[in-house]
Amino acid sequence: MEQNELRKGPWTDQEDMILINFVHLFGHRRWDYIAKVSGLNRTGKSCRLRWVNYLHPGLKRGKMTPQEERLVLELHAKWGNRWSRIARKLPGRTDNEIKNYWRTHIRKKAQEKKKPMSRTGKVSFYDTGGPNTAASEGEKSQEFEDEKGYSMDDIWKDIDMSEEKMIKPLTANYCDQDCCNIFCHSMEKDISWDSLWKMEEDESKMFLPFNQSISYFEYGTSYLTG
DNA sequence: AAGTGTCTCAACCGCAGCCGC
DNA sequence: CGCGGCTGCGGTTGAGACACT
Repeated sequence: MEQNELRKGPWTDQEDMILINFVHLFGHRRWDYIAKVSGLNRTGKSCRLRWVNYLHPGLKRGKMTPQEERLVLELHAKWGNRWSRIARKLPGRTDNEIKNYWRTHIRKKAQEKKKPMSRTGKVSFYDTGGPNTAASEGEKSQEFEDEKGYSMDDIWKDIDMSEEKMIKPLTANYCDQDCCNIFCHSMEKDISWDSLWKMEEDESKMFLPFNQSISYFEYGTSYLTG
């Protein structure tokens, strides 16, 4: 009877399914409520994190593209460790993902880059927390453009194009990966996420009994289990 | 093949800001 | 206006995967 004991650690497939279902019903802004009514014994924070970083259907998976990497570099130079803000400029990427990416890939590059720089006494902005401590922004941007021959205009063009490509066939892309059948089905039927979130308004009417929720999700289990 | 080191990424924690009462 | 609850953000951790010896 330890029902009140909060669960921690990795999420199970079943928990994922339950969470998706409840987010579907109540929207993605009422985490505490979802945590309570879902019976997951997780905190609202935990539910939100799981959704945002893993279950959200718009998420891209896999390696960062060179364009994304450049954008991360440029935005980090501009904003510092404002990961969520940076993430908003990279559709399908989460703040957590970018944060991790920065720590691993970029830091690694920084170390490599640092070696020759240490001889010149120049400080790499990779090592900084961003604009406050880094070299002047102009210098950094110039550094990128000189080094890569790739301007921010080019980057934004790429992003615009990739967004166009990405957003429209998103369902297809997403379905190619081990993705959520349910949401793909929803999207195929032109149900946008905005409209799903608006379902919140009718939440009280739409509350499904738990058993019904599960059976609904048996339909789309494969994407979660792989 | 086994042991060890390194890397990756999901998840947790603490804090700050926002909002309703 | 102050308080309490909730959400979101950034930093950190740790388990599992992978690479190397």
